[in-house]
Amino acid sequence: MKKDKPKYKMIIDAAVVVIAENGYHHAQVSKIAKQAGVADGTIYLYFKNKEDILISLFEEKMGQFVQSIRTRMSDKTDAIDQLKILVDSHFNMLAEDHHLAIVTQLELRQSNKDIRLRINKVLKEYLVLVDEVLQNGVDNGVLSEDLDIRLARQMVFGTIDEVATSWVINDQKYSITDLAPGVHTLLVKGLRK
Amino acid sequence: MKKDKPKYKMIIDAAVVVIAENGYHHAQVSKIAKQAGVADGTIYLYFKNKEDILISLFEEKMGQFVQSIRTRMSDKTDAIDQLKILVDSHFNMLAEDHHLAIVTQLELRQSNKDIRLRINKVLKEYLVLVDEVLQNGVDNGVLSEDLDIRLARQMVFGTIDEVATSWVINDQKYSITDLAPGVHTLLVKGLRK
Amino acid sequence: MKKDKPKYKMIIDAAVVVIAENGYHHAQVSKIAKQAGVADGTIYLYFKNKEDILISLFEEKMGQFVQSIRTRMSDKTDAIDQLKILVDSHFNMLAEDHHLAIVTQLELRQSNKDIRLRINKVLKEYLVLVDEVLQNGVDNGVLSEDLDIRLARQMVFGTIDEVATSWVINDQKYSITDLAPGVHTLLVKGLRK
Amino acid sequence: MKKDKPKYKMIIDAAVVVIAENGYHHAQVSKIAKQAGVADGTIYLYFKNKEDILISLFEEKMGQFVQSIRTRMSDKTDAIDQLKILVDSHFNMLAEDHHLAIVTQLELRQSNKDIRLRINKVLKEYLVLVDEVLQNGVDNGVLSEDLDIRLARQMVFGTIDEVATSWVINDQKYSITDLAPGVHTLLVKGLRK
DNA sequence: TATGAATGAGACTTCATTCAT
DNA sequence: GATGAATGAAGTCTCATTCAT
Repeated sequence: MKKDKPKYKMIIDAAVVVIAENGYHHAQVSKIAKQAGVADGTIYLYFKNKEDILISLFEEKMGQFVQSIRTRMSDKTDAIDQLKILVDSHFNMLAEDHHLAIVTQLELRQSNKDIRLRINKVLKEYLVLVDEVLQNGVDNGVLSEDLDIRLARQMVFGTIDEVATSWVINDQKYSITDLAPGVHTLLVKGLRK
Repeated sequence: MKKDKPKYKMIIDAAVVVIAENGYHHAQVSKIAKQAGVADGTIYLYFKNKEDILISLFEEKMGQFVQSIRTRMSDKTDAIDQLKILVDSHFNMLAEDHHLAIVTQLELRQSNKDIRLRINKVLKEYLVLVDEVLQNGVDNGVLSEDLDIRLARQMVFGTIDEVATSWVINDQKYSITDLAPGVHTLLVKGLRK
Repeated sequence: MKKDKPKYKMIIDAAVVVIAENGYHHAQVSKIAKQAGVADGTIYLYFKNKEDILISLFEEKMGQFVQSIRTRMSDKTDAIDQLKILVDSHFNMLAEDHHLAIVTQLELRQSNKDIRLRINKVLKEYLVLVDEVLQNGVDNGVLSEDLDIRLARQMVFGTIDEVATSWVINDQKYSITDLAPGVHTLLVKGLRK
Repeated sequence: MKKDKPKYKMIIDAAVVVIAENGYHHAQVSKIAKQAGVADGTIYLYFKNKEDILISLFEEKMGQFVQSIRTRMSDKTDAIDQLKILVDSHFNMLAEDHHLAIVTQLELRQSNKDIRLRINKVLKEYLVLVDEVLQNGVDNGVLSEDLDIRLARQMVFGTIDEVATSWVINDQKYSITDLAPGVHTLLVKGLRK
């Protein structure tokens, strides 16, 4: 499996750094290769093309992110608590890797429609997780019984994403993790019974 | 004033159509010129360069949008009512021009940093408007007195934007204007005292 | 006759100023028109095309220059004296119109081969004049009887032109007219019997 | 070192041919690439941009020219002899490569100010060499003790350059090398004590 | 596996010239 | 005669991808 070879991860990590530091449109394959310490051609032994690097990057980073949230949620049954873990985890992930934060919140959004559609597929897992939490809340009578799950999920994700993007645009000047309680409170108030 | 000449608007409208139909990266100046029914060179009598078309497009469309919301809000004093107008107007604007919806929600976000910075300046006016509404609500005791205006604004804008983007990504299959009441209710519940 | 109409001369003078101040490659027809105080299209009522402006410019300025030297030479019979007038006049002409000096010594030389060939035709009158002076000197025994007139003319013109060009390149910092006696002495020594 | 790779020289030689045959303004990069037998993009592996080709062309050809004159002069101490080598070498170089003669005497002079400034830097080495020869002549009492070195150098260079340019304009119809003795004699007579 | 030199398609912009008014 | 808005051809350079070594 190519994904397990060390160079696969090296190239993805190099891509994160190069995109974060140079911006999406100046992240040439040759720069990523140089950062990864391999030849340009080597990239193509591990990735089909440049798009494939970006999509893999997102899959790799986002995939493990959803997994880790699920794990941390596993001992909570209350939707409110689960939502807290969700917000905390999301902000923590961004705070832990500033380069990745820039890449996911700003740079990757400049990619073309095709890539964004593929990225959205990965994102879907995250949105499904949000839906599950919300449905759980409704089922257990914690959240409004007449909650429109889809709208509610768009509020949850839209809010978290907008808070995150603003934080990155403002050069990550303040602590985003400190904002988690406030965001959680605000969301819960809107969703609660 | 160039902005008042008919060709200025013709070119901007042509740009909206071409970008929506071909995607940002395949919207060549020559295509825009053809769509507008003018020669390539004519574009440059009205715009400094290609970037200038995109920025002007956003300024032209978004600028009048903020103005029109302010006008429609003018006889409302209640923040809840004002928020209703905001959500309604935002969704209406997108629903009225499907091409424009694609351009603002998807395509223009692929532009480079310079353009996005200029676009953000225009967007700022919108965010200031949201802040004013929220502050008004707090001052008049309609909204939570301990509301964090910045977070609240990010929830309002993040939610509206996410709902809009999802609608566009799903090919505008359903009526976005029908979602306005639900979104408004959800937001107000989270913000209210 | 178009050449006698005031706008004809206005456009040529405007061209000299615009080329001197902006450089040959940035001297657009529209700039020349603006400087001349006429519309772009008006240029084409007096000149066939842009090349025609440049060639006419040279003809106009250089033609009257050769005439004026001939006039001033008319009472001299000695080739040495005539050469003195030639050098003096040439340098004086350049010193009197700094814009014209830049145009003839630097900018017009960037024109393409076709224009330069046409310019050379005008220049030929000047070279014929030099030839006449030299031939006169040889005939009257003032200059070497075995002088190769063509080579001698190339030395005379080449030297004067190089001195002039160096002066312009050095921003006309020093007085070029002060150099006339030295140049004359140097040339005469090489040519004299 | 890029300059030592075969393609570097191939591209420069191709540029000489293309510029000589098509003229400066019709020497597109694609033509040069085709003549050199490489892809357009390959040009940019060896040169920063089109200007860089032209400047490198001049540096490469002119640089080695000054070196070769210095070498050939090394066993001469008499300024008169040195001047003979200078004139001979200069004309020989032009006679040996008709394409290069066209490029240096006519086409490269159409380049814009930036390129000409860079070219002049290379030319300066040549002028310094002339100055050294002249100063040597004055110091050793061979040339006039009151010689204005700058004027004298301008005469030497201006004459050689004008003879060369005339020869190229006249389609190199006659032998320029045959003119060397006459030019040398003429110059020396003007400079000698 | 790994390399990296070579490829070549594709688009923005300028500006001389025209022509309807 | 005079205007000036409109035209449209044409060329440099980038960078993802390949393939001989």
